[in-house]
Amino acid sequence: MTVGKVSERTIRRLSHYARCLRHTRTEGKKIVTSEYLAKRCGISSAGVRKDLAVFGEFGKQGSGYDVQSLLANIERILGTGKPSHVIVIGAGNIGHALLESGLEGTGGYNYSAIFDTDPEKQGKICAGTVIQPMTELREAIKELGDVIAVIAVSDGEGQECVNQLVEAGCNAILSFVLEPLDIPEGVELRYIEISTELDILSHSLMLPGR
Amino acid sequence: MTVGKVSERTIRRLSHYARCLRHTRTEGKKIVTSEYLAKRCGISSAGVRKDLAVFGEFGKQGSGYDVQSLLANIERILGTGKPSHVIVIGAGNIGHALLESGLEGTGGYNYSAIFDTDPEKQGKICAGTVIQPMTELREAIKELGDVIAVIAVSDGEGQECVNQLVEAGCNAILSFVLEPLDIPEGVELRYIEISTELDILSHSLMLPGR
DNA sequence: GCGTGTGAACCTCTTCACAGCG
DNA sequence: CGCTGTGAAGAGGTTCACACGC
Repeated sequence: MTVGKVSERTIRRLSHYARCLRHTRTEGKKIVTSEYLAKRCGISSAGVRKDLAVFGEFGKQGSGYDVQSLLANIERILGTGKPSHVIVIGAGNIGHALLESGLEGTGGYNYSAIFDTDPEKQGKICAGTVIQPMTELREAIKELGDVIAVIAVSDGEGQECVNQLVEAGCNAILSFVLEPLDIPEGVELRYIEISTELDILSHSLMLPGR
Repeated sequence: MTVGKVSERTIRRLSHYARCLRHTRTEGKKIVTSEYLAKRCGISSAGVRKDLAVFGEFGKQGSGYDVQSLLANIERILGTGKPSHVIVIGAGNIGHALLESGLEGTGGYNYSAIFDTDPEKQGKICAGTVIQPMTELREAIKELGDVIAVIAVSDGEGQECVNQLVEAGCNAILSFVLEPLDIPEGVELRYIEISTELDILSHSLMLPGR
């Protein structure tokens, strides 16, 4: 076990293991092997063991990993398990769909609030939640504690939106906006890039032999 | 220049360069350097040059890359530029939001059709497009040619949905469904995993010094 | 015997540094 | 002189193979 800096890839796979373990738990299975997790997550068993070994020794030699306790450990590492707040900025199509879809079975996330710059929308209800003006951001974050913000605003509004979030004390952002966004040190920003995923798929259709 | 098998990471970055170049073009800029693309895409200039060198020599030494011709080359490599058809399976929240959002400025993609298993929804209009029954899949794909399918169906319906897509001749799928999906050789499948992105952000909030 | 945890080999990707061309 | 294209060095991640504990 060597807790230095951990790669994003390892963390991403931990998320997959967690998802798999939650599903396995519902099947009543109590113990799993690294081989089992590997098959279901599409990697090698050695990879699974290496990922887990970074954080500790969670397995029992000869048998495998206890589903419940391994899941608890992974959730502790990811900071999930306990309910966590996700807020949405932008009550357009995507924002609305996210709130409607919810975050069931994800490790305790919940959409806790939604904001929009458009005064027309403010005060209206979106999926059972009142759409708040951006001026309420700071207060909401103070109340909720650590939050992850998902931004789903129009192209061109991304940077201003990020600025307000950072200003209000948010330091984890997931963006559906594709503009390159500037963030200060210490703030984490990730993108959901549907068009890039399409490009990768498109390229695969170009390959020889089709 | 060495066209062997190209890594997904390189293709993903080509997608970023293309997006950046489209934006640059609208600013009237005709020539860019690897350093310029690097800054805007958050990598090193050597990385940019290496990525491009895989496919040819697109630059002019001493000046840089011609925006229009580099973009054309990248779009040719990705198979974008010419209009391409994207179909959506599942007219729920996400499917609806995707169609409403459209795919403007992405390299020529268009949502060309939407399907749903629910007879209640079939025949209704979603963002200006008639919701079709799954039985129309084969015919639609035959008509459209190569398509990329985005699946946004309920949990538990993913595999059946994929089966029908593959059966109908689709071999590029982007899934919002998180179940592990089985696909035959030759079919490309990718996932959009919002909850995993949240997990990665959540983990970053756990790191020391916050 | 079985499956974990782990050093070592292997492979891939990134960064460096510079020759060479415009 | 400036910037590309590229071999060489370096860093990082994955696979292999096996000792060890249950």
